[in-house]
Amino acid sequence: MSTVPRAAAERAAWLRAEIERHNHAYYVLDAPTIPDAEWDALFRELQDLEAQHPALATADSPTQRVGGVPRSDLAEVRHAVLMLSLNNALTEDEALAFDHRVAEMLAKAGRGEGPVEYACELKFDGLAINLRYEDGLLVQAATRGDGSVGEDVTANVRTIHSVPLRLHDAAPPVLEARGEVLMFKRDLARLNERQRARGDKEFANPRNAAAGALRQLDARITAQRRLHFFAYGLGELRGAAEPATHSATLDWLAALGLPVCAERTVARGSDGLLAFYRAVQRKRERLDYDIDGVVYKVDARAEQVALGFVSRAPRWACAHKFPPQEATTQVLDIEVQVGRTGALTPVARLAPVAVGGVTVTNATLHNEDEVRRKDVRIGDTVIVRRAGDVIPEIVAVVPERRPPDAREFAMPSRCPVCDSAVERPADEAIARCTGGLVCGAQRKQALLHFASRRALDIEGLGEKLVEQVVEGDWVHGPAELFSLSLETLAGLERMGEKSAANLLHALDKARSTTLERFIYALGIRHVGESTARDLVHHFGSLAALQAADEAALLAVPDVGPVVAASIAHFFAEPHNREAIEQLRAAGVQWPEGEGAARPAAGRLAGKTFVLTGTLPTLTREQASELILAAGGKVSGSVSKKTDYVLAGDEAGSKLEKAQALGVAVIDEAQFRKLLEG
DNA sequence: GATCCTCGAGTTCC
DNA sequence: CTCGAGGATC
Repeated sequence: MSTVPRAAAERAAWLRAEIERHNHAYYVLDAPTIPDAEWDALFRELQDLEAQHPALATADSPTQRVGGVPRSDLAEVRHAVLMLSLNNALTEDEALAFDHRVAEMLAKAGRGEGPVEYACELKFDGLAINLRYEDGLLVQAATRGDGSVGEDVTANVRTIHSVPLRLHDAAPPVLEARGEVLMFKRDLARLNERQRARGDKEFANPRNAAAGALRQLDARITAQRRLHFFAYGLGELRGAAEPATHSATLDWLAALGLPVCAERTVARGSDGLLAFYRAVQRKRERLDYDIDGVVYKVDARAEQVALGFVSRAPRWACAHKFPPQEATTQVLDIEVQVGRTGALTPVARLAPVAVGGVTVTNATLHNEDEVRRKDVRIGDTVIVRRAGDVIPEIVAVVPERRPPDAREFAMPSRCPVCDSAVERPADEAIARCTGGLVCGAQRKQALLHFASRRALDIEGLGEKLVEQVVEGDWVHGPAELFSLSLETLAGLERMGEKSAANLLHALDKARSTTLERFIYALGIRHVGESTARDLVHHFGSLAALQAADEAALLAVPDVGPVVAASIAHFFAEPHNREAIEQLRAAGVQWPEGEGAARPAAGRLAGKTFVLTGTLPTLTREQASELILAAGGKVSGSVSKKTDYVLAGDEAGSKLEKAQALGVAVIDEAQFRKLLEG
């Protein structure tokens, strides 16, 4: 055996220590100490040294995290100490009952007065795992399996950077750490990007991705899917005394170099438990990993022993779960909806299911390609999630539960409402009904758009009412809304005289509007609020806009050939010109001559803002108006060009993006200071 | 021609 | 909120 030069051995040892120190800072403490490139350089140097002198490649070397050869199957591992499951509390009452039971049993066992102390932690939505360290060295990692026998995933777990291959000093001869392997949401996003690029199937959620990665036979694949680990308890322990409380045990594990989640506390009594539960629930969305609840554990070891076990679950611990944000349900049908522009949108009708506190029965599938991509069929069982807190989304189908008679969705070739031909340009994702205003659905949607809050804002004119006046042949275009009589309205379903009078009043109010709103209300394709505003600034009057040809329209900022053609085409249609005349005859009016000149030199001139979250005293609309009045711009998405992100409570992904791009984030108070100068 | 930035449009539930 | 696509920019 060749001897290794002493200098090389020393250099290798130094590199190993250095890399592990940076790894710990990066993966566990979440506080990187050196740039990635420098880390790479250290790592490569160590790899080279070990290649030259194989004797240096020790089992705990950081280079051993990546690699390993494919294995044929996963070996079985018998756990030295059973891996138990926890009892679940699904409601607050059940959580209260847990505390009550514990307090009562402890009182009988002779415990003194006062509320019981609990260690409170997160319940991670990942995979439970047991890490065995002997003399401080990681020797084995195993899944929970059935609790007594699990699978050996040592090679895979070695690739997880936050799992120390060697514990810090003073590790006992045998220590088993229990915890959860999970994938961070941002790492899942990155993984799915790669999957998409390669045309592979995307993972529905971090848990599935983590499970897949951990059970890979080829650890090199695991290494590419960045996993994370949080320790939350002990298995077998030899040669050291267990700390007197669970919270102290966690502190100890952290001191040994194991990652322990910082979102934990010690709470007293049921009030403390529920306060923790609620605090975590509020924070949940902002965490970078999925959790499905919290865990309460009686903190004092002695009290745990006194309480003991019932069958396979400890009496001293309990998981308090959140209402599920994801659920499975069945696709009863896939129907097609017709939008204002004739867009045909497939919508899945679902068997009602509770997700995140509401009952979901519908979920959009956006377009034909999306249906194909997710391969959703009628009769399928699907996973449903409430994305961004509100809108339900079909995440994936459960392929094992597809019935043999599941039907594929086909986009109809004729409009389901008016039977006109359906067209889908080769380069577009959306199929459209060609019926135009002949189509009842498009007529209704056009009226709803006309009456909507950001257009003419006709209060009380909702879906049901539009349905009735269109079906009843009372109204064919927007102008006819203004000639509806009290008698007609009062005769409709669910309309008394009072509601009818209110609606007439609302219509009257809507007659006085602004040119921007009016143009937006017309519902010209590609002309939304923003473009309507640009058009008004440029042309100043409706007459000037109507007279403009395509070339003149192209001179407007942010108007290109497609938008210009759409506008010119709209005003060239005689029935559109007629409709505008009728609206003016019905008394719709706006102050003329405004808008062409605007206060370009406000305090916020040239500044772009993005709003997110709920502000303490202003609504978003009010904040937008203030910004516009001061010469600033409001945009919907954060980019490098954004000057400020005005963030309130419960700010979402935009805040994260702002932080990632280094865009200034301000609150309402700072915003007011900006306004005042 | 590619890439980034916006805007428009569609959607769910209470 | 998310996706698709139009417009601007390099």
